[in-house]
Amino acid sequence: MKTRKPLADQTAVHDQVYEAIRQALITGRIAPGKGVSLRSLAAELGVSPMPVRDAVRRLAAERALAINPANKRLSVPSLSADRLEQLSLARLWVEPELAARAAARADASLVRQLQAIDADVDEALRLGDVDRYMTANHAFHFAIYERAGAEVLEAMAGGLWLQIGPFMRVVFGRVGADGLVADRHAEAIAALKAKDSDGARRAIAADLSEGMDKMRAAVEAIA
Amino acid sequence: MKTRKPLADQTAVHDQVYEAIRQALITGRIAPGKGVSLRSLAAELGVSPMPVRDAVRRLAAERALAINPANKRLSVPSLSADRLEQLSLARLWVEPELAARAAARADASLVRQLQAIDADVDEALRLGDVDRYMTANHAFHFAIYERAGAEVLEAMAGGLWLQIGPFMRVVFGRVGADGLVADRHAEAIAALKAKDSDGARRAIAADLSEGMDKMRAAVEAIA
DNA sequence: TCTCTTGCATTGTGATCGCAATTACGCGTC
DNA sequence: GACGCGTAATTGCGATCACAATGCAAGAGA
Repeated sequence: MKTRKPLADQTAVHDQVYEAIRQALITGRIAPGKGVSLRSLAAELGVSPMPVRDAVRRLAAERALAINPANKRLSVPSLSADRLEQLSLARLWVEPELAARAAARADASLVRQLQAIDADVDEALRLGDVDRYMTANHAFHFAIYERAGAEVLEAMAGGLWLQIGPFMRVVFGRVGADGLVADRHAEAIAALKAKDSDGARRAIAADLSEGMDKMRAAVEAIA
Repeated sequence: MKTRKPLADQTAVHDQVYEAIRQALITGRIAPGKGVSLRSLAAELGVSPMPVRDAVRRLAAERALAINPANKRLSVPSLSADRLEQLSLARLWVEPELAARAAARADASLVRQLQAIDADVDEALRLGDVDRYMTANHAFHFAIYERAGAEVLEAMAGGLWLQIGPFMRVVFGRVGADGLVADRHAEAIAALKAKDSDGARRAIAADLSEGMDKMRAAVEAIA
């Protein structure tokens, strides 16, 4: 296969691959525990194994993919109760902090954007479209976090979502999307609108708390 | 150059390269802002550019190396006041938490190990051996954190050190090693010995706090 | 002397190949 | 029918090559 790339290209192939796998993980399209291989991913995406290797290294560094130290073989890490507890704790620290910072910098256009995304979230819930819900929910949170203007903390939050993502889908599969979400999003939007940092912090903390509690229950049920 | 590798090897080359660069960064042997290249690193380490690429991707994912999005060229990120503030905050959350967990699981052998490392830290300070101090101080903290048995949080802490490491050396170069350290290590050891989680948390928090304050002052002085 | 241009060296990226090791599979035997 | 063993296929790793793009520096022109 001769894929010539005479491109004055914007985005490198390995970045596209990274993003593709990342999306697949965040929305849980790849099941936890499932093994993957460089060549299989490469074939699936129609590229050579090389950029896949690069992307996979990044994801492994972010602990979104696990590498069996004996085999050197790849798999999507499964979520133990212990891991979940640590990830919950970390999320409950960073994400409310980001929300609080975002509140201080919020404006009308952000509020409008969030309302639009939240409408999409609700629509996805109504339709029971899990893929769409996962994507929209992620978009909602990170539209807020991005506004915080805190690069380092935002990256931490991104890493944590990446690690939890694959498992959220499993939980949804069990409890069904509708039962899962009490609407803290509206609360968060209101706080941002009022530039109420503490309110935003509480709203996001509550949102996460509830979600993680349900995940904990699901994990225990499975184990 | 034909470097044949007929290995039934334990550690892959790219891991060794990763560890080499990581150590260089943590101990600050590579100056912040300095540009590096795959081929130069490869030549320096006597390997092909390939495993260096892998290692660099990992480090970039951990934000220990920056990639200029236009150039795609590598550099050691320089530390802005803003970045430092976020990293301080994050460290002040994770590391005391790890210390508290470690205290609950501490035993006599850990205490002995820490005393030995701390003696090395003091020795390095006495001799003014910056490299040795950086290494020993890192070893001290992570001997504790490792004991916490919290994989995820420990990895977070590791990533944060990696991001701050290059700059600590700069600070040392300015203020001199001796003026920098009030000895909170002894305090931490005592708390661990007594399995006093809160005490360990406070000791580590104080240790970090002081260190980061001095770094903040140094950053402002430079800028 | 300054500036612009041209040419060369260096850089990251991706493809392809070979190697060693592990895994998977099928055949033969009990 | 079940178990072992040997072969084939798959996998990750590393080297090398080709290529486009960028950076750098030297030289030409004003």
